[in-house]
Amino acid sequence: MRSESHKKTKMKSFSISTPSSFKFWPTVYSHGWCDLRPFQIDKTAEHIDTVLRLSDASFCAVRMREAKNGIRVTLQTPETMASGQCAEMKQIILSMFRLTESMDKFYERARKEPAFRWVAASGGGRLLRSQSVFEDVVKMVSTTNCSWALTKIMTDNLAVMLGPEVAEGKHAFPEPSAIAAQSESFMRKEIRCGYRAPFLLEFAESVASGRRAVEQWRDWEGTTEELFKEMRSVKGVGEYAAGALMKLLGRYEYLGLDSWCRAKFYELHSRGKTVSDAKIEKHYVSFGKWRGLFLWMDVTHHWFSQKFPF
DNA sequence: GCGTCCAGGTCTACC
DNA sequence: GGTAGACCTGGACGC
Repeated sequence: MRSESHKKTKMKSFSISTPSSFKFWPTVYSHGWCDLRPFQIDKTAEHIDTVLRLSDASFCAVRMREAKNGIRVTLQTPETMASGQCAEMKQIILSMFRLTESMDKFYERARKEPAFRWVAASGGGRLLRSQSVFEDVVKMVSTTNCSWALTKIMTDNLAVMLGPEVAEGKHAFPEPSAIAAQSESFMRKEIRCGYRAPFLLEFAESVASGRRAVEQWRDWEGTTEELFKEMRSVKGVGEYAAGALMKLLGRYEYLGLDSWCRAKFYELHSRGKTVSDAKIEKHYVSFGKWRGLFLWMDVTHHWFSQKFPF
C-alpha cells in the first residue's frame, strides 16, 4: 500500500547525484551531440533541455542544469509526473551522461601520462549520448560526408517533421517506425538527407520491424570486433561512423577518424603535415583499449578551457 | 543573384 | 585487397 501511494506522488523536479569525477558542462560539450535536437542549450541561462520518451509512451520535456553535487532536472511539459516516471527519467539521464559507467580505469591510465594528466581533473571522457542507440546511429549517419551545418539541418528536420511535439518548439526524436513510414523522396527533399535517404529508411525499417535489435548494442555480450562488424553491416555506417558509435557504447578500441580529427592531429603532432591513418593509429597504440578516447581527448583538449566551446 | 567548385564519408563496380 | 567514381548538399568564391 505504501509503495503504491509513493508511485502516485507527483514530482516537479528531481536531482541526480554524481561522482566527484563528473563535470556537467564538459560532459554536455564532450562532442557535437548537444548541438543537435532534441537537445537545446541556453548559454545565457546555463541549462540544456531535451525531450524524453518513457516506456508508457508518454513524453516529458525536461530542463537540466549543473547543481552542487550533480544534476538538477526540472520538468517543463508536463510540469509534474508520477515519481515512478521520474525514476525512469533519471535512469535515462544517467545513461545519456554516461554515469552508469565507471571512468576510474581510464583516469588511472590518464594520470600516468604527462600529456593527459589534465583529463581527470577536467572531467573529460564521458561522451554524451542520445536516449537511444537508434537515435545515435541516425545522427552519426547524418554527420557523414557533409558539413556540420547540414547535419544540423537533417536532425532538425527529422525532429520537427517526424518527432512528436511535446511543447511549443520541443520535439522528441522520431521513432524508427515514423522514419520507416516515409518515402525516399520525402527524406531526400524535405529532410534534406540526400543520398543517405535509402540508408536511413532501410535502417529505420530494420529496427522498427525488430530485425535489428540495436538497443541491445549497449549490453553487447560478444567481442568488440563482432559489434564493429555488426555496425558496419548497416548501410551508411562506414569506418568512421562505426568507430565513433563504438565510443558511445563504451568501447574505445577504434579511432573513428574523420577529416576534422585528422586535421587536428596534423596540427598537434606533425606540424600541419598530412600523415597516414596508420601513423595516427601508431601514435595511440600504447593506450590499448582506451586509444579511441585518448585520441578524442587529445584533439578536443582546447575545448576544456571554455564552458561553451562551440 | 547566379554559376562553379570544393569538402565531406560511404558504397559499388571494377581491376 | 586496392582504387576510382558517384552520391548530395551547403558554403565559399568569382563574376
